[in-house]
Amino acid sequence: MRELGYVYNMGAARLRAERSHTVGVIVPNLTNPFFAELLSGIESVIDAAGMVVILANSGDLVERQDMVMRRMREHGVDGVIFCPAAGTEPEFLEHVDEWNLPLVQVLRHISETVDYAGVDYAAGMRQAVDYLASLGHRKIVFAVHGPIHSAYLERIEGFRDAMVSRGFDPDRIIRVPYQTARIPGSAHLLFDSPEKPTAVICFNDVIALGLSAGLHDLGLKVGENFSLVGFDDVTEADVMRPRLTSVSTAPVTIGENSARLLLDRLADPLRPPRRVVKETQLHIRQSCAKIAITAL
Amino acid sequence: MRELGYVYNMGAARLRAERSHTVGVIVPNLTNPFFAELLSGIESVIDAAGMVVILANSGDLVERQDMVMRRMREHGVDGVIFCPAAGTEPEFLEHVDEWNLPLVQVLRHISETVDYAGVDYAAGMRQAVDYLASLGHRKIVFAVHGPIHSAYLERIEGFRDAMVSRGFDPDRIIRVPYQTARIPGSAHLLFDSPEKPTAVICFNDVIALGLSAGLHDLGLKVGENFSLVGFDDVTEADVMRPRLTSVSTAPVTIGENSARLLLDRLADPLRPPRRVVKETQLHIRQSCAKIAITAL
DNA sequence: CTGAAAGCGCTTACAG
DNA sequence: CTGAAAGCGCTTACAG
Repeated sequence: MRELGYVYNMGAARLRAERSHTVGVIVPNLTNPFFAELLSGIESVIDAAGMVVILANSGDLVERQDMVMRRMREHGVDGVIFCPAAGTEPEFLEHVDEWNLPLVQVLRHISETVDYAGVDYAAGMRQAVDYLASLGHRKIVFAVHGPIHSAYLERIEGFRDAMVSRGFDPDRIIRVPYQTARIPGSAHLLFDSPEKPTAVICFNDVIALGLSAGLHDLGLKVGENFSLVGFDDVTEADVMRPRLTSVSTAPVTIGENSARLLLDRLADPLRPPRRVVKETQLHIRQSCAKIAITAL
Repeated sequence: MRELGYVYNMGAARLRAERSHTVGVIVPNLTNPFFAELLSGIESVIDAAGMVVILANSGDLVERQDMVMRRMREHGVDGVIFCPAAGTEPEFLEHVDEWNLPLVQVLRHISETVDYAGVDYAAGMRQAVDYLASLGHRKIVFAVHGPIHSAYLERIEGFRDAMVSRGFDPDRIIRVPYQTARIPGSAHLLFDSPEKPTAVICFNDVIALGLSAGLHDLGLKVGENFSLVGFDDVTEADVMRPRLTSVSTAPVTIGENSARLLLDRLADPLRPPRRVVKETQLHIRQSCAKIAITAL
């Protein structure tokens, strides 16, 4: 019978059984390879569970996120994995609660009482600062960009804490352009203050790639007379020269974690909320150099 | 009423009206940033049409593709945009035809009689060869990798045609590893033949990034004593040093094209099949050098 | 334990 | 032109 061209009608099944075997995934960005990897992890786990992912892009805009969320509900998704758009109010989650829609937050969080899969960004920053300190650096700047959300604030906080606890100046934070192509041209911002830094930690590897190029253009030699640490440890880190030392955040794994969290939630809607926060790992390659004692 | 928490039940509507407002998208890979951009273009057009995308990853495996296709049908998608997994038989499309499932091919094609949105890969290769020839190069190798499909063969064919028509040796084709991290270590393959090449054209920018690093490791200076052309023109091309000269393939636009093709097909199932083949564009940056006449 | 009937929430064709 | 009824393809609770 199945051989004769019969296809199960999931829509009819859904109507009756109130389950659609469908999971909504909302990301703020699809162009960034980081989210592509995240999505890859989510898709593989959801697929293995016999379900299907409905994808949407919020563009990091709360209004679009509202629209997209409504559409997901119209399609009767069993649950949603979402990376909250910057500026999402905590009240948003109360609505979701009223709707009785299982939800997990991924990468960013706006509530402690809703499942969350993410990364220990603060600890990751500490690893970067500690490593540079071990090489003798103390004038370290943090280069950031983009919208402000929990993952942003955790990184800032981690950087500041680590700097303060070592007695270094925690206020050396610069904002570089969000547009990738304009990052190299902003490298001069590193040297705008009177006390010249010897190292930079980057908010992500996109910035690291850009500043690495920008520093090269300024005649500096990364890994020799200037040090640079990336964040995310993307595939390219191993393929650039000098090889990029970077703090890995394993987006595929985070995606998998978030999908498993949702699956568990669907199996037991009453279980207490959980937070799965992955530890980062520092991948030391070639972009940092020791500072001679005399240079201090 | 809608204010009072009512949500339209798309599943019930679908059951009755035989339309799900749902489009299936099947890609062979999600980790590759190229497909992420493609997806971004598809999602934006489908979303603007009030529909939703159901995403699946075939892993470039025909068996998985079959499974995924069945699941899409179970979910009653109105149509499918798919990048055929390497090795997909043309008969596959006959099945789809029996199922009465509107379909468009993207990036790769296995049939002339089914809508297709892609890139003129052969012409892109010709642009690369012509440009290098204009700089005096004649010993040019083509570095490829990955599974074999229409987009692969068109690039090979374009390279060979362009080389032959100029009287250059068209057989200088090397296969480098598919795994990004192993590409730099394979740069020596460029010099395994007795007649040393002066330039390399890469199948995609992933290879270009890798070989650029590998050539650097071998002590060569890209853009000075060796020339390199990429393919795809990813964002990183502008952010590496030397800046990468690359043939752009605009994945977001191709995604948009494929989505529009499907929308048109849904509006008129009987319209004749169309092929939307985008022209490439050579972005000249810094990775190629002139060859002195004496060097010939 | 098996099988026929009711009903999920829409849309559409049909009667009034 | 309006409104009540039938029916899409399943699942589930219920009768036999």
